[in-house]
Amino acid sequence: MKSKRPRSHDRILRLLDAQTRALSAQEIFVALRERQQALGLATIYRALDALKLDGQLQVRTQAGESLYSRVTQPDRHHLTCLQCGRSVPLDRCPVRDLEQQLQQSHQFEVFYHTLEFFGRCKCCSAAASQDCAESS
Amino acid sequence: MKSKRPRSHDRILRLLDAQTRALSAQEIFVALRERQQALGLATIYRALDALKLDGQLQVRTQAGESLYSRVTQPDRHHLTCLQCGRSVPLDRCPVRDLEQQLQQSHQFEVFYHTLEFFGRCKCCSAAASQDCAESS
DNA sequence: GTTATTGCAAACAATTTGCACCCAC
DNA sequence: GTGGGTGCAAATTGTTTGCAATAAC
Repeated sequence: MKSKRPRSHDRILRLLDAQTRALSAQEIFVALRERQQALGLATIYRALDALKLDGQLQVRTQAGESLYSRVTQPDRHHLTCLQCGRSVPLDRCPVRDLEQQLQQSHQFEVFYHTLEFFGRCKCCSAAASQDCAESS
Repeated sequence: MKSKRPRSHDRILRLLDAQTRALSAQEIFVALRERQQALGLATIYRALDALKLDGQLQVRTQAGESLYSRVTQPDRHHLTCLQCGRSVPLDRCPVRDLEQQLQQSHQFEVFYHTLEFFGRCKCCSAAASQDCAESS
């Protein structure tokens, strides 16, 4: 048996598998088109929604748009500067243990979690942010 | 000296201070109008943005809209069901300590953090979600 | 042939922006 | 009167929906 899922699901999952960072729906749209696997935006949103419901994708919201990544490649946690918007990924996840407990205590099947710290980076704290207001 | 900040900031901060949960911009709009302190939506968004940058408000994104609350009343963390959308607040914050370390190690001034767990609640896991697809 | 999937375009909703007005200093 | 703060309406942007065309079985 090959795949039972719709073509859109396959294309998106394969694309995200090859990714090291989370992508927005629009980025997925462009990336698929470049791969000669173009899908309509509506289809992409529908597929993302289904895959998310299915626990296969995780979502993080940044600057008004949703970023999707595979649950098998847990998105790292970030320190996000409210001023310049730059975000630094962390390497260690401090809540993996807690996640276990929660599954028990709340009888809640945890697919993934998000953890993000917001504040001001060294650069923005020091200066008035001039020299750091651009990069992502 | 009374207040140096614009009227909008005061009204919004006072409103949020009296709140036990995070509000969306639209909810703030309605609530202020009921208090005879109406502000235009644009003004509200501008004020929220400034207060956020200032580290006085924290933001959590849920179902496509931003929810704002005061940093002095830390928003609790949640277990959010991807299927029915219902979210259960947790009582304990497991990363307060980590936050301290990060401030040191990354020289990053942390204003607040968000932590959220996504998955499927008992109800939705059991049934096909019929009897639980409504409440928030 | 019937059903699920897709694309397009229109609809939506949250948020942002342009600009004129207004109020405080 | 000058400048920040505000409101309104228009514009933008991410996302969703209706529906007809298409592909899968």
